[in-house]
This record gives sequence, structure tokens and C-alpha cells, in this order.
Amino acid sequence: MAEAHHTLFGDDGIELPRGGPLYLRLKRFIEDAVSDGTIRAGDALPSERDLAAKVDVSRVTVRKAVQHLVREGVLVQRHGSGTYVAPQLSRVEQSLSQLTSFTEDMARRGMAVTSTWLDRGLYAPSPEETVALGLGAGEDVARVARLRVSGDTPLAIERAAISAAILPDPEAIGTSLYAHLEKTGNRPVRAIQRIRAVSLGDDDAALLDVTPGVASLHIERTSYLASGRVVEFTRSIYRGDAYDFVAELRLGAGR
Amino acid sequence: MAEAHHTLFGDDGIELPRGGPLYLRLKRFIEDAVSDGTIRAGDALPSERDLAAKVDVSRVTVRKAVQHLVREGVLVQRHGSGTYVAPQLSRVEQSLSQLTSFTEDMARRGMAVTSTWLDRGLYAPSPEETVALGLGAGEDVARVARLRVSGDTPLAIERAAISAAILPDPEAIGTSLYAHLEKTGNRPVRAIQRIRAVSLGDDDAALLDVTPGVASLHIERTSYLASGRVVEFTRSIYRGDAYDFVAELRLGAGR
DNA sequence: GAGTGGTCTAGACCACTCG
DNA sequence: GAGTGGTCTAGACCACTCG
Repeated sequence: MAEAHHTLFGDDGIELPRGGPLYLRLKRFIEDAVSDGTIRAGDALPSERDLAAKVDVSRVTVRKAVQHLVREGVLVQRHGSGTYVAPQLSRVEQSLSQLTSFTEDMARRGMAVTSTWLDRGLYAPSPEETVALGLGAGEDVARVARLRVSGDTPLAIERAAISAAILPDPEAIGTSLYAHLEKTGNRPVRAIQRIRAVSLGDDDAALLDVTPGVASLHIERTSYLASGRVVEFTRSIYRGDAYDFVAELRLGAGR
Repeated sequence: MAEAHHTLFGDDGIELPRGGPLYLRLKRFIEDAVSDGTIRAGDALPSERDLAAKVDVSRVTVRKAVQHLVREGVLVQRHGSGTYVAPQLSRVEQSLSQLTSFTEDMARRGMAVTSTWLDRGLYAPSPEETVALGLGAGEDVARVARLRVSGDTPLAIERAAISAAILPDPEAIGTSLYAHLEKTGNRPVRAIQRIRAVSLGDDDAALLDVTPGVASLHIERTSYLASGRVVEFTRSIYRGDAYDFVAELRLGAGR
């Protein structure tokens, strides 16, 4: 990574902003250095031990300040290597009113996209899947889980559940679930999406290559055939630092 | 808060699940106790010192496990009081395809809603506001910031920016910004919303009465008149544990 | 092998709550 | 005033990276 030729952390007398606990004052100090350009994307910070010595606080306090900033996406830490100002991720924009192909979407933006299968098979359904898909007694569910990656950056986890009656052989899917559904005459025409912000748990954080606890978008999508029958129930997890969702709305009654 | 009559933390020999760092094993232990009903919403956990003694780890390690769970919304901590299993917040559903009144929305759900003014006045615009609102040189901007509260629970922060030409007297707004705009013939008919997941900073976390770093939804809305002119540029911050946004979509090209 | 972040300890003091 | 979470220290060892 880039050298740190800034004088900010160079001289020994660092003066923290006043007010509040030490770790917040140090956090503000680093935040300010990033936002006024004293240190820039990719720059290395001094090591935690050096910072602790220079600011004259314990390493625990340095870590507390730094980890707050890591969670907020300002810094990144790499085990064994160092702490760096986070690179400006170009955010992916995705429409919430019209569903387009993930792969096509990314290609249009000139980004190479790959998918890794996390899971693909037939299972006994969970109670939630039974309800969401309207499964009959003894009916199995096909689960299809993928990790979406652009370049080196994992962007999202997608876990789809489909009635085994509609998708009896999950292994038969090529790259596109929807293309496969189309072939069998089960292409959905409408979907309801439910969106919320969630702190990433440890397992999903590991898959998405981010610190546990960072903000992510969870989207539950239920897709319907023209007949009104549910085709697909999908839960996706998007990295908060990589996605913007865009929705257009028509204004209704008074506010 | 409710008494903790569970035997789980009662006897002295607690066995943690194996594998990984101590704080993650303790975290999993507590997580399991919550999800299998051994401790329930509102129940108190043993104090950090008691837990540390019982599990035979340091208090720092207990705190690390607990704070992970606080960020994920499983536990809540109250300074001077204790650590509790988080109550099931009933989530507010809000449509992303049709904007309805916050106040009416909540009333329909039988929830008492209040708004606190955080800011209301005329300012020199920021560069971002100038661009978003298409302001001319020397034109001022009206800023209107509110905290939305339901009962005791803060739900959202709304910060709106409107050209001073359209809203020359921000103090004149009653409870409804849109009603006021309507009166002056400036009611928007269309809006674009941009949604992302963000870790809450310390100031916003304090306003929303949650731990800094929890996941929140940030929504930027730009509203337009029928003429295409921008009326309003609003940034809102919603508590991740209190909101679900719902969007309906029509499926487009292949996936 | 030197340096870095990741985990963990034992202890201290402060700010806040609650009966 | 007893008990609780919130902050902070000085120190240790481990796991990982990098030239």
C-alpha cells in the first residue's frame, strides 16, 4: 500500500480534539485527517502501537477508535499488514422498481462478475419456507445459494428457495436462475421486496470479506407467477458499502 | 425489568461451545440461550462481572461478546442498570413505491407519534445542496430537521433542504411539510429515493437512542414538481431495528 | 524474523441507576 | 450506598504478512 508521507502523525506531539472519552477524541482526530485530505484513500496509518505511543494512550484505546472507523467504512485493517484509509468503493446502483439481471447489470458497468455456488440441492423445507412458498405436506424445497463477486470484491449473498415441484433439479441451473425458470414456463412477473438494515453476523461477514458488525442490507423477495402462485422466496445480503438501491415513487396522500 | 429465573447461568460450571476465540464462543452461548428460549425478551443477564466469574474469562472478553450481540440487536445494555434480552420491536413497514404521510401511517397502526424539531432555519447552502436543488448564486436554503418518535422510541431523523425561494419562512410549517408546500402550490408529484445501509455515527446514534455502530438505513430523497423542478432534497436516517421498507417490482429482462 | 493486527488478562476508576 | 455498565491502563501471547 501507499507510503504515509504525511507530517500529521510524524511529529511526536499530537493534540486531540477536546471533549468526551479518549477513544472518541482520537476517532474524531483520525476522521478529520481523512476528511481534510491529510491522509488519503490507500494511505497507511501508523501501527496501533506507534499511534498509542504518539498519542500517549493505551493500545486498547487506539483499537477502540480504529474499530469504530472500520465499522463506519472509513478505515480497513489487514491482519499482519496494517491499517489503511479505505479505498473509495464505487457503489453499485440497483433499481427497486424493476428487476434486471445482476450479470447484465454489472457487464453494462464494465465490471467482471462471477458467482460462486454456496449451496444447491433439495431439502426438507423450514417452517418459514413452507409458509412463504405455500408448500404442501411432504413437498421438498430446492435451495440455491450464491456468492456474487465483482473482481476481487464479494458484493452479495443470495439464497433462493423454490418449490421442488417447480425446480426438481437445482443442479440443472446454468448461470441464470430466471432463465432456467423461463425454460420451464415458471418465470415470475411480479415480486414483493422487503428491505432492512442489519448488522452482519460473523459467518456472513466472513463470506463478504468484511468486519463482523458492519451494516448490510437484507432483502427478502417473494416472486409470483401471473397466476398469483409463489415461485421463489429469496433472501439476499448486500454489503452496505457497495450498494445503493434506487426507488422512484409517486406521491400519494398528504404528508 | 423481569427477573432472571433461568438455571442456565445459575450453576457455576458453564460449558461454552468449542471452536474459535473465547468471545465468539461466549457470544454463541448467549445467542443459543436466547434463540432456544432459555432467556427471553426483557430478561436480565447476569452482570458482566458475574458472567466473567462464572465463565472464567475476563470482563473485557464478556464485554466483547455482549457488545457484538448489542450491535446485532439481540441484547440491550442500560448504563447503571444491566444487560437485557432485547424486546421484540414491532417493525414499521413503509412503502417504497408510494409515499404516504408518516403521521397518518403511524396513526393507522395505532401508534402515537410525535416530532421534535432539531433545526429549522435559512442557511447558506452546502455545495451538495446547491447541486441537488439547482440553486442559483447567492440563493439561500431552508433546512428543516426533525426527530420522529413513536411513544418512547425514536424512529428516524429527517433532514430536508428546500430552496428559500420555495420555502422562505421555515418557521411557518405546522406539523406537515408537504401540507405547507401544497398551500404554496409546490407539492411534489414524483421522487427518487436512494437507499443504503450505514453504521450509525455517534451523534445520530445518540439522537436515536441506540448504540453507536448499529446498522441504519439512510435514504436520500429528491422530490420533483410536475414541471420537473426539484422541490426538496431530504436525507433520512431510520433505525435498522425498527423499519422494513417494502417495494413491489415488475420483472424486466432476463436474469 | 521483524512488524502488524487479533485476543486476552487483572485491575482501576468513573458515571449512572435503583431501592 | 451497593451494583451496574463505560472507559482506560500495561502487559502478554498468538496468527498473519512481507521483504
